[in-house]
Amino acid sequence: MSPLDTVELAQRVDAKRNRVLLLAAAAEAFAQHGIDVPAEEIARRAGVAKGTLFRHFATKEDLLAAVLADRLAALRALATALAERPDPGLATIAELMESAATVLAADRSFFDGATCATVVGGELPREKLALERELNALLARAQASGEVREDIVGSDIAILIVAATNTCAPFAERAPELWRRYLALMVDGLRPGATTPLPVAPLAATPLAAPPQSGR
Amino acid sequence: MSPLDTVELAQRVDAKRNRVLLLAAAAEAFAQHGIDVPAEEIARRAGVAKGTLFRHFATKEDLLAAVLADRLAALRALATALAERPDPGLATIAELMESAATVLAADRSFFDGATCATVVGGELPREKLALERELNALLARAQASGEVREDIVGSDIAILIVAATNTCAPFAERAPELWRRYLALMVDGLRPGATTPLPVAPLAATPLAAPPQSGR
DNA sequence: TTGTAACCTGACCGGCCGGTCATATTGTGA
DNA sequence: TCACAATATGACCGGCCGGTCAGGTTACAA
Repeated sequence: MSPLDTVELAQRVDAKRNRVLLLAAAAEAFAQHGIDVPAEEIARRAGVAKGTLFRHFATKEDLLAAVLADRLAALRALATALAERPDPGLATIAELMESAATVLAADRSFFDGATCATVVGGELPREKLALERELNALLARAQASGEVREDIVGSDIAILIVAATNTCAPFAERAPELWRRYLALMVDGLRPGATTPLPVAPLAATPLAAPPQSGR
Repeated sequence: MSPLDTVELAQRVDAKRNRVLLLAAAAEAFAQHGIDVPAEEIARRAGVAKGTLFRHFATKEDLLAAVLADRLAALRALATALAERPDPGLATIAELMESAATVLAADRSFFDGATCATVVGGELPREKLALERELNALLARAQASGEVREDIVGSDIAILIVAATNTCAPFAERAPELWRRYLALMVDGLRPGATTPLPVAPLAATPLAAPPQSGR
């Protein structure tokens, strides 16, 4: 009914279907081969021509951003579920980190240099922010239990997960679960007591550059 | 005098000089722009033509391996110096990690995906092994002090350093020293006591594929 | 000084890849 | 059923880059 909806509705059914196919194919291809997988390979997997891909996504990076946004949404759902547990403590944080790391370790699109940090476009920035908020909420509850040091924030958790999985990615063949070793070590670093004061401020949330709606 | 030496000596002086210039230029270029810097850019910085580069290094990757081997040698010297301290403890390990991380954070050639992990060639594998041995020695002394948990080895230290610097590299502009935050957190995880048993074996040292001398 | 092999040069090759566009096809409203 | 606009297609373009090579240059031994 609203103008924005009708814009979407104007899409033909085959176009809508191809968009979905492209997203699925891209998710798979990026996960397996990293962001350098040729655009044509993605189109091939989706069963369409390269031109169709660029009709739906102006840029390969736009496509990647859309895929990453989906992935982050899934991780956010995970955080939300854990935040609803009765009494989250360090074990809950560890569980979150382990689950998230399992996802990242199986998805090369999170590896490959800056990737998620640098890529922007579409829903990605919003999704990042939403995930960070969810992590902050969960972390606050865990800290209230006294089992988690007070001087960390949600983005720290995210960075530690990425640190463990990305660093171990090159050894994935020789030791596919190596990241668990360092994740465990980092979790130990999250305990309160015998704590080195953290020397630098955490990464501040990037405010959304261009608010989607003029209101608010 | 020995045959091997004379092979080296057969090099003309200009060739020797160019090799040095190329290594220096490559070190700088890789550090600034990462491993994707064009070979021609490196040659330009060295003041030679691209053909000369490929005369000295069969492959761009060979050149990278040579540069990385030099870097690792420097890090090894650092570890050796610290291992000679009277009573190394956790503080010494932390100092090593901080110094090494400072080097890595300023050198993009360590970032960029697998890099150091995947690249082989020339002296690199030997240098890796030598560094790991040195780290093991230093770590053993630190563990004897009782300030460092017993279940870690030298390669763990190396991986943690890389984890902190590489993960923070994408944010280098916004927060150039962010890696210090996570390094501190990881050092806290190295303390004994209240320790999660590490769930996976550490990365085993890769035995040298082709021993340089047939003897031994 | 001179002959020569080592060395340097930079134009060139081939492959790859993101993105475009003229043309063919197809869904859809009338 | 028809007409048209939305969509799909894939050949093509331009740029980049690692690596090669024929020919010019230079260090060095004699």
